[in-house]
Amino acid sequence: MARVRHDRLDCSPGCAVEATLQFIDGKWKGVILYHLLAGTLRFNEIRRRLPSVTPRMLTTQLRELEADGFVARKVFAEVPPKVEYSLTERGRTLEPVISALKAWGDANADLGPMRALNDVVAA
Amino acid sequence: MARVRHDRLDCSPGCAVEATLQFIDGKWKGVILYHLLAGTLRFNEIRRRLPSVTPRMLTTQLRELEADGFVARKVFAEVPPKVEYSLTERGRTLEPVISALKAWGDANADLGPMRALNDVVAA
DNA sequence: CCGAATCCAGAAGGATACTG
DNA sequence: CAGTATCCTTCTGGATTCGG
Repeated sequence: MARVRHDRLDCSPGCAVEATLQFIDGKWKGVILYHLLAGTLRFNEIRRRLPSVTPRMLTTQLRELEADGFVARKVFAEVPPKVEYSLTERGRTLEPVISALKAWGDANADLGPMRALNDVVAA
Repeated sequence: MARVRHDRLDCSPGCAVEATLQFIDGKWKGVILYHLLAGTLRFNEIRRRLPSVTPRMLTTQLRELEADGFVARKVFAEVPPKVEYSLTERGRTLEPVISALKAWGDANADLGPMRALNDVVAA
């Protein structure tokens, strides 16, 4: 998790806002949750959706999401190994939050895809 | 801003989620935005609502919010000095996001107010 | 009253290489 | 395939002090 985990009870009532942020903060948490909303994914399937994430970072982020009870990790005793990640009940309660974040990002695409498009056009 | 500002165009389409998070991330941004949704506030009025924020941090967070176009800063040429902070048009577009964060935090009050209440009861 | 300036510890995040 | 292990860089955020 970003910063120190769950140690801020000193704000109120806006505290709830920060409390929620504590969970989805972390460089890749938001995107991971977003992709898992679409369904169960394996480790490398998530990796493919996050082009520049390192295995180390992906592991830590997933472990934190697991520790917070948002993500379930299922290991299959097979060769080659297989691990599936999916949202828990609790994880799914974040859907409105992720949706709101996604919606705003799309509506205010003053960076990202739009910028990239302009660059291409300008080139 | 938290982390490196606005330099991640390498995820998609979940990118929008992270893009939004970039703006509201930062230790106090969420709460500040939340309180400003209720109306214009002066520097020390915000401070009073964030018991443990240092002036330095409050300043930097406000400056970033200002740079991102969410907050307007109005200086009055008076003695003693007076500075008012309010949301811009753009800042108000974040309302659904903040509301979603607040709603989840309230509904999942497994930390914060609820914990405090339990402690009191148990004592 | 509203900051700015300086200094600093610690955490988050990245590169790279290796393993059951 | 799904991670570990190690090392290292960066940046946030806090303490403190001073100024208009």
